Amino acid sequence: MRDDDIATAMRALGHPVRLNILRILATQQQSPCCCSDVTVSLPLAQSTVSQHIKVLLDAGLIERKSRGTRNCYTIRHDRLAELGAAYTGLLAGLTGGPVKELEMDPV
Amino acid sequence: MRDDDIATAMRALGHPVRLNILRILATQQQSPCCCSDVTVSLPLAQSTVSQHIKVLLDAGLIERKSRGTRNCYTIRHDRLAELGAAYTGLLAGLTGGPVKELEMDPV
DNA sequence: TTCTTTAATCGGTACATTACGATAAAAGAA
DNA sequence: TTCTTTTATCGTAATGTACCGATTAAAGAA
Repeated sequence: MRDDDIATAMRALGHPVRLNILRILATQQQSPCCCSDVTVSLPLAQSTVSQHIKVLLDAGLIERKSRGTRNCYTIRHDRLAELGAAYTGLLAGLTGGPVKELEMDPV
Repeated sequence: MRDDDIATAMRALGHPVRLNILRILATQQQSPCCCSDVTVSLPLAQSTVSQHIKVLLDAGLIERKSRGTRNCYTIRHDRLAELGAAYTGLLAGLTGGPVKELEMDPV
């Protein structure tokens, strides 16, 4: 996972509403969960929720499946696990100490 | 760890430059590492680096120690580990399914 | 004291994010 | 066909972020 991808995913998780959206998607895992299902659980406008969903989508943390007239979203556990592994790797590099080969991604 | 704190920490890690700053701090763990030490390793102005450091500081991911005329920064591994635990807890809640009862530790 | 070093902060610019209501497009029902 | 539902997107305003150069304040050296 490149630094840019880690940063993008971290930023996607860097808003309380989006953490809650993930939790809402998780609770309705049996039945397909669409944007309106998420919206009724949050004190936000539909357009705002849709925007937050897009951030999670662009970060690759959730997946969209068109089902009839609605779009259903599911959590991408594989990507969340990947991010966890990347974070663990980051920590390992930081605790390592003396010499750590750091390759700077082009900023 | 509250959602707001998780989000703040995630956002602090949500920029490639700040990931590199953590790595730079880690490589110079023996000798105290100050702002100028970080700046020479990055293609950014001192004021910009200072700003990024402040974000990490406000998120509680690094610590400042005034040493003479310079401010030395060290990684707060405890807080990084806390964030990792919070992330693990988040994942557990998401994979759980219907209703997730979080935290059950009798203190 | 004055001079230098270090780093936070200020002022400014450009762009991104978050929120909203309103609109448009797509799919199913009538 | 028309009507409804659903949701992405548009337009907009307020706020936040990222970067810079310039300035200020603090500490040490001369």
